[in-house]
Amino acid sequence: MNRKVRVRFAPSPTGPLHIGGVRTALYNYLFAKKHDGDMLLRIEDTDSARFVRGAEEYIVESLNWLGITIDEGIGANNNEGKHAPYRQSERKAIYRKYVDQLLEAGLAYIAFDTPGELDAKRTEITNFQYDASTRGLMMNSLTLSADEVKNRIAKGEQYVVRIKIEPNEEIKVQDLIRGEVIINSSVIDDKVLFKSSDELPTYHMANVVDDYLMEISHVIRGEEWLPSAPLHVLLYRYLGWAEVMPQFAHLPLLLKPDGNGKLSKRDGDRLGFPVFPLNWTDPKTGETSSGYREAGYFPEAVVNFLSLLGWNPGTEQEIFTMTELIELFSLDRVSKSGAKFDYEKGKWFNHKYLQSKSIEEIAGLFQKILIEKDIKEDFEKVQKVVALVRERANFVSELWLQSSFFFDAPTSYDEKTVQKRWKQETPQQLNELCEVLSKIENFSTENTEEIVKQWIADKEYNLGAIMNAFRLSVVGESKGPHMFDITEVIGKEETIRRMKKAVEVLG
RNA sequence: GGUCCCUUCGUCUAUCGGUUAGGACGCCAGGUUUUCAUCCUGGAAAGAGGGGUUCGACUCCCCUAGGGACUACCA
Repeated sequence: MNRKVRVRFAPSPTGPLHIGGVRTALYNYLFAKKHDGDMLLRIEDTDSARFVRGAEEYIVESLNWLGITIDEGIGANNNEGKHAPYRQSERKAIYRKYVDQLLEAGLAYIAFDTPGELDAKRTEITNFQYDASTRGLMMNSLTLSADEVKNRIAKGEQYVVRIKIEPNEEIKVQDLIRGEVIINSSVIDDKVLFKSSDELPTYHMANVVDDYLMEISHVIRGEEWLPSAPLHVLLYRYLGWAEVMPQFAHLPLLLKPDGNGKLSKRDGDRLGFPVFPLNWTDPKTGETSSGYREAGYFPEAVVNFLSLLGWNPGTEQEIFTMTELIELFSLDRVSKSGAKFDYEKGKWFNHKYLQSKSIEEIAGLFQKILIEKDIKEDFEKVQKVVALVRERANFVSELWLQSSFFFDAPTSYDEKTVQKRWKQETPQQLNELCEVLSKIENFSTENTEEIVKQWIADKEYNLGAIMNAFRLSVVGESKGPHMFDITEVIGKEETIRRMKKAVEVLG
């Protein structure tokens, strides 16, 4: 069967999109584009209690920032599509029909047991599971008379619909990444498919119905879904859709960098790096969690980094554009084991992208930071500075640390450097150097360097001694690019001014 | 506890029975440099353990161990 490739990213709007979710979205996107297919975004908001305001907008904005474009559904250009609506809460009526279909076929049943009663059962019986072995003991349409069931519903009693799973059957799930996974149906419980309290299905039901109706060809999702995949297979079968069941691919999990376990929302703050694409402020607590965008990452770097966490093309190439990723991506090169999140490597990716972009682009970004610091310099100078210091930075935001002395004269001098480089004869030598510099007409890097070096040679001064003191007087410490590149940028007047100041302060 | 998934340097990974087990991040050393950084070169660093199968296993099978996920009227 040659089906059009259609995949979906189906997050639940319960908070900010987590970086693991971003990777799932990315892999879905790469797979879809690789096969000229469609990428849908569906919002799974069937849990009214956990709904978080603004989460949906956050998801759309995140994907947008990363360049993961949506062809159909929420966040798509027309925000519509032939399978609308794409918010599950708006699809209530649709699910009811299929729930009834299962009920009529005897493949599901109505259960009245309250959460409290179920809890009691769970403490009473160890390893209690609502299934073929226990459903006869519970309050449901299998144990109650038809009249009684009708009566209870008529009285407004709350109920759920549960799938009726036949025990002792080997359920096979074909997974594109893991191969065949077999689970005995006896270990699956009679999962709740629908709750009368809000007239909404649970994830399992809504997911299967929507994937069917939206003609999804491949379900690419996190490994946490693997245990419930057999249930979904059964659901496709019960609904009569086994023939068009999508193919499954369960992605390895993103793990904590230290210790063990799945990377979680809290790890970000604990370890000091973002686990979210964008900053997020919790609407209830007002707490803000940092995002990659605000931390100064380029979206291309995040995409590149994430793409390699659980997948690789089999070559030694590490830097990829989105187009290259689409070209190379394939599910059978996705690894099976979880990947620990290595923040250091993430920084390296950003460093690479910082070096590969145009000076103009970086300077534009840096100038915004300068303006925030109330430093107004012409673009020409900002570009020169960026060209000189960007290779030492991982982020645009680090540029300031590497270049502040281009804009502000030192107000203090690094003590260790002073001890090491400021000698008895230094003031005199710097004064002489000021004289030399003041006579230079063309203050370019090359010309200044040539003249100064000649002067040092003529006077038989020690090159290192002069240069280090020179640097200390102009920069304030022992760091920075080539000395004459600095002087060219800040200019003759400023250079001399700083030297005189240093002689005055350090004596 | 039960079910399922996973297991190559510290980390991400290559290897699809025969390799000096390769690359990258990080780390260390050396070099470049008037400084710091960058950069360049080099180095240390891995097949969880035990059984099989095979002329030959990192690679295939089994067991053990370890890790992870799931086990809600959450997704």
